[in-house]
Amino acid sequence: MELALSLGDTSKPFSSKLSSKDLGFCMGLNGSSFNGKSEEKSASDHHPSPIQLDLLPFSPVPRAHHHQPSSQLRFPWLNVVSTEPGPMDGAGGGGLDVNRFPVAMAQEEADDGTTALSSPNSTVSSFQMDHFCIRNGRSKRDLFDVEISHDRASSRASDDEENGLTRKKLRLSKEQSAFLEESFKEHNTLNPKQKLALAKQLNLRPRQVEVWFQNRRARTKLKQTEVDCEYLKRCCETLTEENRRLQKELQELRALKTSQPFYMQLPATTLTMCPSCERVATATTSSATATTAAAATTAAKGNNSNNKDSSVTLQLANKPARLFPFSQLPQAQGAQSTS
DNA sequence: CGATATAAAACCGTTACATCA
DNA sequence: ACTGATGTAACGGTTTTATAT
Repeated sequence: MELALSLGDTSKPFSSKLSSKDLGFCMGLNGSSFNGKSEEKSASDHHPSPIQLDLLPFSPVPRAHHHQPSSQLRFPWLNVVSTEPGPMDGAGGGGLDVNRFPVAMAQEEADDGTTALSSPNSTVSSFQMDHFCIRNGRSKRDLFDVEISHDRASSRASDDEENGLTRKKLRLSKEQSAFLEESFKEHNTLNPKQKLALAKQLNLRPRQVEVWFQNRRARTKLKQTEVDCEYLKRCCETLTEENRRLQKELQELRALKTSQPFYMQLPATTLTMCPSCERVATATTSSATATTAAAATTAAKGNNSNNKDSSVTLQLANKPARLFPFSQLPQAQGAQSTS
C-alpha cells in the first residue's frame, strides 16, 4: 500500500494545479502507485482514484463569477409562492424586523447597478422580509443595538470612525441562518444576482450575504482540515508501526546473516536480485532449506497478518543487499571480482 | 497570440461582539 | 456580577480570475 499525500484544495482533488496558498489537505490511499498531487497531470489520470475525504454535501463550484448559468439559480425559496407563508412564517408578523433598513438596501442595489430583482423575468418570488422578525426573545437593548448597526452599516467601508461608533454585530435570526444554510447547500458561492436575491429575500444587505457565505466557506474548510488532520494522524501511526516492524525484521535478518554463515551458501535461485537497483527480493520458491530469511523471520514472528506485501524488498544498511553466495557471484554478476 | 492592465470576486487572517457555562 | 471560552459577523488586505486592450 502506498500513500499519496498532498496539500491542497480538497475541492480540486489531485488536480495538477497546486497553489502554494492552498492549505487544505488531501490524502489518498492507492493500492498500486503513488499518485501525488505534485506530479504532472498524467499521473492522476492513469491511476485509480484514491480515497478522498470530503465533508461537503455538494460539489464545490469553482469561483462562481458571473458565468454561472442562470439555470443554476435554484434557491430553496423559489418554491415559495408569494401569497403563501414563507419559511420563516412562524413569526406571525408584528415583530420588529431586526434587519430592515430599506434605504440602505435600495442604495446598495443601486450601487450594484443591477436590476435583476425588478426584472419581470426574475424567478425570485415576491416573498418579503417582513417574515424575518425577532422572535427569539431578544431584549430591547439587543434590538437597539441591531438598529444602530444597520444605521451604520451602509457599506463595507468604515464610516464607523466617522460617527465615532464601534461596529456592532448583529446576530442573524435562526430563520435567516437556516435559509442561508439551505442556499449554501445549493451553491457555496453566489453570483451577484443570487446574492442580491438572497439579500432581498432575507432583508439583509448584499454585503452581509456575501460575508456570510465567505465565513461559511471558511467554516467548511476548517472542518475539512480537521478531518484531514485526523486522518493523516491515523495514517502516520500506521506507517510508524509498519516502519517499526520492518526495522525489527531487518535487525533479525542481520542477526541471521552473522549467526548462520551457511545461509550464504544458499542456491542462487532462492535469492534474486534486481540487476538495475541491486536489491534482493525474496524468492518465491518453497524449498525448505532455501526459505528466505525474510520469509522465515516474518513467518516465525507471526505478526505479519496485515503484511499483504509478500515480496518485501530489503535493503541492508546504506548499501543494497548483496546476498549471493560468493562462489556464484561471477555467474550472477558477470566478471566481478570475488574479493 | 502572448503580455499587460484592470475590475470583480474570493480568500485569509484578524477583530469585535454576543452568548453561554 | 464577573470571567473565560466559543461561535460568528464583519473588516481590510491579498490573491485569483476573467476580460479588455
